[in-house]
Amino acid sequence: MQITRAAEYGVLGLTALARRPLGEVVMIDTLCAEEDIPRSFLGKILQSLNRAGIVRSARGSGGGFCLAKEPSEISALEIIEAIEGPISLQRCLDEDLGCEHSTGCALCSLLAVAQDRVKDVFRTTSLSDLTGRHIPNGLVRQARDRHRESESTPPVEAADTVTSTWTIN
Amino acid sequence: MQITRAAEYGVLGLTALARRPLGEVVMIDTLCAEEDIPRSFLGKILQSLNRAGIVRSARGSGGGFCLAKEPSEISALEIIEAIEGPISLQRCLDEDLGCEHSTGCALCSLLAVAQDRVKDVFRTTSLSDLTGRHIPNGLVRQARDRHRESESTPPVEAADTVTSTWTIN
DNA sequence: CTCAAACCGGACTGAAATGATCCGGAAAAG
DNA sequence: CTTTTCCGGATCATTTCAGTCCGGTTTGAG
Ligand code: FES
Ligand code: FES
Repeated sequence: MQITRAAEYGVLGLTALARRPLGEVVMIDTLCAEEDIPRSFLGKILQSLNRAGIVRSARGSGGGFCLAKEPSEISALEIIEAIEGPISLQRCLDEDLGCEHSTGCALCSLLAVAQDRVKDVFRTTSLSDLTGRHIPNGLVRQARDRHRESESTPPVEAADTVTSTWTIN
Repeated sequence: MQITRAAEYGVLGLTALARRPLGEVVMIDTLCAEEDIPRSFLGKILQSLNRAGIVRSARGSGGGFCLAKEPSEISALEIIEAIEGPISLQRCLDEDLGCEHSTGCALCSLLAVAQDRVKDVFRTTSLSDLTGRHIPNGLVRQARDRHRESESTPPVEAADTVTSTWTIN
């Protein structure tokens, strides 16, 4: 009943991309450093997102990844399903072969409803909804390190001034 | 992102109990036959449900299980959480230690909303809601077998129609 | 043209969760 | 005292998860 780490990392990695101007190409290493994600794992995940048309990749020197569309055009559902495959709360809801338990199964009906609710939440949340309020620890640490390194440089805007609360209508 | 088989079997087993008058004691074997569930697995699951106060067990000959409350008083959420533990769509929502990613994490907020929706659906569905339209394959097969048998042999007093007359206090 | 930078993608691995079984033990009925 | 039935801990096989590795391919710079 849990989202996988791959999906978690995927969403987080994309917020890092979405924090930049659309089209800016960023290397995996940069994204990993910002979001504290194992590098080779994020590589794999970005491959899936590339195949799904959510990011675009560029090889060779100067290469990396950028978003393929506006963050507001990318739903959390797209992202998660690109990584984990279709969301399904139960094997019987997987759209291929029915279950052995019963023809008009009450359990399946219940789980189908729950599954729809989840997908609704994910579908109606875009990447841009996720980007604003999220300040990854990786970035915070980088800012701190920069500050400690040269006392002359003023610190970046404090992370804890962000106070927005979550609402989904 | 899936419910476990244990939870699935648990709900199904309880619908089998709920199909009977409250307080009727049924053996594991009977439930397994009706719902097509591996016997020793259902045994384990019923232990959890017993500890959670959803069913009551009776040992010794004539023993078995019965519901501890009215089916309308048992929510799907209760059942599932008794078996799987608290529902959580992500480790950061597990109510103990926060996550390493970020203090005001957007992903967690999103998943918290989705999780609430799921729990709402489960909470507002009772066992009696599930019982009505569910006709397990096990029962269907038993009916078919009885019918086929009675074509060749005179009808015998069906053993499984005998209802015990006592209840667990 | 050559080389280094960067992603591609399949094979692989260790660890954990899942699905299920087994068996000795305890309680209740007869 | 014996049978029946559940208890509960140990055990086990399989699958999934989380993550790594490495040779291959593409690209750009010099
Ligand atoms: S049909 Fe498979 S559990 Fe409902
Ligand atoms: S704090 Fe853990 S993913 Fe949000």
